Amino acid sequence: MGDAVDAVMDAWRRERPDVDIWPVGVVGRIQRLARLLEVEIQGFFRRHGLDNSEADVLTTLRRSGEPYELTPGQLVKASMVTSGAITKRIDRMVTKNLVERVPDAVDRRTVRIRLTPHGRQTIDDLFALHIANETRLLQALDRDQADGLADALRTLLQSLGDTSLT
Amino acid sequence: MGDAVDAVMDAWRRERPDVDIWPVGVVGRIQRLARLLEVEIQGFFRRHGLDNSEADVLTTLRRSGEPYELTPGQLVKASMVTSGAITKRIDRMVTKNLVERVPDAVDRRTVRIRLTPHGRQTIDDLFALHIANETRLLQALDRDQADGLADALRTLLQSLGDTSLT
DNA sequence: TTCAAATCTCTTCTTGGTAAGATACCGATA
DNA sequence: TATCGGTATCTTACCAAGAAGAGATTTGAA
Repeated sequence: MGDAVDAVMDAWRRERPDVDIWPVGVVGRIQRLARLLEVEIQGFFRRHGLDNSEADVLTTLRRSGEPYELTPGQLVKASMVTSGAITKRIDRMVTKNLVERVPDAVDRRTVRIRLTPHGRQTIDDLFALHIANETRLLQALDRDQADGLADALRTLLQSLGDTSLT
Repeated sequence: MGDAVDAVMDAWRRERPDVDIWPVGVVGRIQRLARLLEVEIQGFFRRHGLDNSEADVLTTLRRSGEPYELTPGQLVKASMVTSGAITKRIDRMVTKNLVERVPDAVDRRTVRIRLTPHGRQTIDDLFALHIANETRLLQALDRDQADGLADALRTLLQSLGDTSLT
């Protein structure tokens, strides 16, 4: 028994035997997995009063280290969404007291987005649980399989130029 | 040098050495790859006058075989979006003459969504090019690596219950 | 001084989710 | 056979989020 993508590939082999559809086995699975994982992870954060977009900003700020502040531009690069989307995320998170806007002393075009104590507390409380949840989602792989998978995915990401967050 | 996810993992090891963040190496990469691939594939279809959501419906109908029609409910299951979203996709595609709504003779609750000749022509013209584009995106992997990657992803999908489109 | 580039924000548009609604089918019961 | 309640299926109305692109301000260099 295969997965949903095997069914898709079987259908294509029947309908378009002239085309070798092997890439679907990789691209289709990455897309379906991303969707399923997102739903699961979203559910996790929802149960703790956050959503994915907020968790994304909180984790990015937190792992940047003291003093837990980045510019909107840096958040854009880390998040893969547009600058307008980041502005709105920050607006929402300011009203929830998760982050604050701090004027930059040097360059008045920029703002620094800083974790509030409440934001810091929130993500620090949740982080280990979040990783445990991801571990659960990957249960089906042993450590070697996971490492091999990560290596192949890294190769792909590098080939597509995804080498830096800055 | 590594990829963007390696940078994320290094940051976490510095900030939260108490947590083993190995799952990030898999989950984070799947998410970033899905995003990058989606942008690329979207660009491909845009250049040919379609978008991803339309291509999704067209390919699903096409690979279902003669007479190239499915119910909205079947499209929902194949697409991983909600029924409301499918209704709107179909509305848009009807105005573009890509599909048509055909009443079901047996069950009047359902509608059959059928490829128009123009829709059939469109996807048949584009399919081989689309696969060639995906092949290009996976250039960095040789065939054995791609097979191994697909196997690991299948294992994950199956463990998450993604075994059927119906 | 002046002008191009950088940076963030704002406005508009598109898309999808959610939840309720409308219609049709089905099965049990009298 | 007729009807009633439950279920299935699609559509609609409203809302939230992001994309696209213009706009405002500031910087920096010729």
